[in-house]
Amino acid sequence: MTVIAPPQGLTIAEASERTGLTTHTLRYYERDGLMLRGVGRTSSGHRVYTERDLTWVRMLTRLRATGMPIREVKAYAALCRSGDGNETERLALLQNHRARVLAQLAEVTEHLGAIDNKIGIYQSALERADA
Amino acid sequence: MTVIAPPQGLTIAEASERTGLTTHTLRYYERDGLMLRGVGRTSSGHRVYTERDLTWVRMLTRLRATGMPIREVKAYAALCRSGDGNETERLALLQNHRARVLAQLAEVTEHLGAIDNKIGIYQSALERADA
DNA sequence: CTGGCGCTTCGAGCGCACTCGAAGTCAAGC
DNA sequence: GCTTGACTTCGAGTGCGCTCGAAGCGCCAG
Repeated sequence: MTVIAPPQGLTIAEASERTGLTTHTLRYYERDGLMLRGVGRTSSGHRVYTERDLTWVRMLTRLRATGMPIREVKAYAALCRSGDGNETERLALLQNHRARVLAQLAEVTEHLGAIDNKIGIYQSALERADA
Repeated sequence: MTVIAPPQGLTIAEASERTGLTTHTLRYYERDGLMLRGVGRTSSGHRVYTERDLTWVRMLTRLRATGMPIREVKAYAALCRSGDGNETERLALLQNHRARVLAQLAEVTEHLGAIDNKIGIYQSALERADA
């Protein structure tokens, strides 16, 4: 009935539970080359997620949640995968992303200010109507 | 050659220039019911944008830029269109949106902090390598 | 009066990021 | 040994927000 969690590893269902991603999405990410290395398998072919895998998935989730496109996450994964010696490139990629996120935050904050004004206008109009 | 800007109005090309949206997008927004009221036409059927139209488009752009889905912008437009008396609903819609944007900003900021840590790690690793 | 541009409508197509369904396999419980 | 159910792969489908192309019309310059 229950699929055995293989020694030292988690099933895809457990990985899903811990990362908040669906099993479909976890498989999709692996398929698409976003994982650091292919996820391990049991003898019967079932995926085995290690803590390292989950740590990477969480990093990946942060990059995605801040708006990094899949293709760029893939590029970052490729850099990490190819081992030592390209830390400068990885740093550049992350700094680049950071700059874009900051710009985006500033833009959204500015637009939000204007929306807040609008909210204020409706509020005082309604207060005046009450009085 | 140049299309006459009709008296008291702007051509779609001028509206495009002033809003930063493409003419395709401006037409799409109108088609999709995002405009407050249908944009006016010349006798030959060309669109005529007024300052009021542009003001609305700018509001619309702010809503979109802060992540409001098209269908919700449409709902907001519908409320505004149906005249006075539903200010409470409009306010609720905007406040709802505001809350989501704030949550989103907080989330992105948190993820960005973690990414910053990663950047810091790469930086100190590279500094140590230099030394 | 003709060439060409910028507009018109309509509908199809695209990129992104999933999301889902079908068909099959495998280990465990009864 | 048969059922069950979580897993496997593969490929197709979805939703969003544009984005683009085709075909046609009207106005003005030459």
